[in-house]
Amino acid sequence: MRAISTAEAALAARPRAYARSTDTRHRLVESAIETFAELGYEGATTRLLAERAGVNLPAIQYHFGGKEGLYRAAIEHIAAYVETCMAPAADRVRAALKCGKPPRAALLSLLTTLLDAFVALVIGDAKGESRKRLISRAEIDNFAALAALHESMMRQAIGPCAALVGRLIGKPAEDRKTVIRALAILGQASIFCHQGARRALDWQDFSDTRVREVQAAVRGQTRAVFRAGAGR
Amino acid sequence: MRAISTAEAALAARPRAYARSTDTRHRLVESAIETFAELGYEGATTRLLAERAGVNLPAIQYHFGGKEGLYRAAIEHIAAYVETCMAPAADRVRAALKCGKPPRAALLSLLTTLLDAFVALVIGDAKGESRKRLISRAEIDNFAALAALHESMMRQAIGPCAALVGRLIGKPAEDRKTVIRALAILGQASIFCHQGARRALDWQDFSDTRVREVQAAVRGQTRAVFRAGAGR
DNA sequence: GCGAATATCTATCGAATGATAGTATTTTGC
DNA sequence: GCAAAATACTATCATTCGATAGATATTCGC
Repeated sequence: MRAISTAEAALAARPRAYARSTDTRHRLVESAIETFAELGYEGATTRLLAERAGVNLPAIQYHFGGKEGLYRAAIEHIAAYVETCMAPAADRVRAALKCGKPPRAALLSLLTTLLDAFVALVIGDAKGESRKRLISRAEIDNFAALAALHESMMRQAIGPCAALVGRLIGKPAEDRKTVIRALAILGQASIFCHQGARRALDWQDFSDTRVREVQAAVRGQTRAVFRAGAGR
Repeated sequence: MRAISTAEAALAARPRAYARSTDTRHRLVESAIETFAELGYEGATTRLLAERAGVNLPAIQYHFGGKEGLYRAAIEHIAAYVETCMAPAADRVRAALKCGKPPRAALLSLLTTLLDAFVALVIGDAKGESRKRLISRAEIDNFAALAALHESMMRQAIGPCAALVGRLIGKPAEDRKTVIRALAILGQASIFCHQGARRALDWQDFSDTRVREVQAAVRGQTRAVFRAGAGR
């Protein structure tokens, strides 16, 4: 959709050792996540981004090579967040599947654990409200900058989920049918980051108890899907 | 997010009887759907919108009161499309639930029919590619203009689905748990309109056979969920 | 502490955007 | 066909955007 800025190389070469500098960059990225999430890429003006971060306008140019560089940094920050949230569950899945064939109950347990983490990620805490909205945007706008985020989601959510579903239905993890069903399973959770879902529930935000309610529903339905080795 | 334009009233009062006028408006709306879907609200410039429609720049101002009016018209066009796609299935659900208590098998049949329509809508034909992308955007940007679309989705998809799920699990359609589970069921389908899902499947577009594959998977899993009156 | 490297700030540029003024053209009622 | 309403077009405005120039202040190696 957008070309990669040529300022990228210049930025990568820039030394970034000073303490004050990292603080400025951090504040800029943190507030950029919220502003981009709220207003979108075009809607978030550099002036607003600078103002909300408490820095001056040229700081964006100086530290990130421009608006797109800041956006990229924000996306990468979120990708790291995704890794943090999903890694424990995803790693456990990988470890369990690497050696031997876990029993069906163990596979289901791993899957529900993974789904719990995924639910918490996509509908999670109020602090992550902006993050998940940016993730949603990332699913639509296909900026080059979003590649990192897509990759994280793939490696930590879709991949492990497909691996488990493949074992449960007796097909390779890469099989088309396996991937489709894994996506459908994850979709149960991902729909809750949409506005429409909140409107339907009349939920303005997601408290901890609400997250747990959704987790329980998704868990229950997923267990039902794979109960008798069936689901068609 | 954005205030309602004051040009709206002036536009509503404008006479629009001439034949050529309706043609211009139609071309403008049709191409605006694609352009807004591709570039977002801010990204789609009025010049590009006019050029792609083969009209001149002030036509947007003249016919729709401005850029936002055109956006609103595009959204309403899609809302009508949603109604067209979902109404047959949704109406059948309403009719069946109005009088008496259909047997479990009938409820499941209605639900899978509704889901088939929903899958076709959100991942549907290449012609509707832009439409569904705009729907996705609508789920994130909460423009006032999107109220019409939200309402259509609620009335034709979420509402009927919740009504069926309520009957299947023996709770009121408005019950929180019912709505959560209905959303999770629909989520199985809605995830496929995201870029991440396509990337995972390595699908650039959705052919008819692919749509049917997804429909079959969603149908199968949904039947499994409600098979034994279970799912927790 | 000195001086070079690094970071911040004020002021401003050129380009692009949405909108409009004013005029020409087309369409419809009669 | 003709007048009047409705629509389309050309040229342009005021604003806002992202980016930069150039000067100043800060930081850290030594």
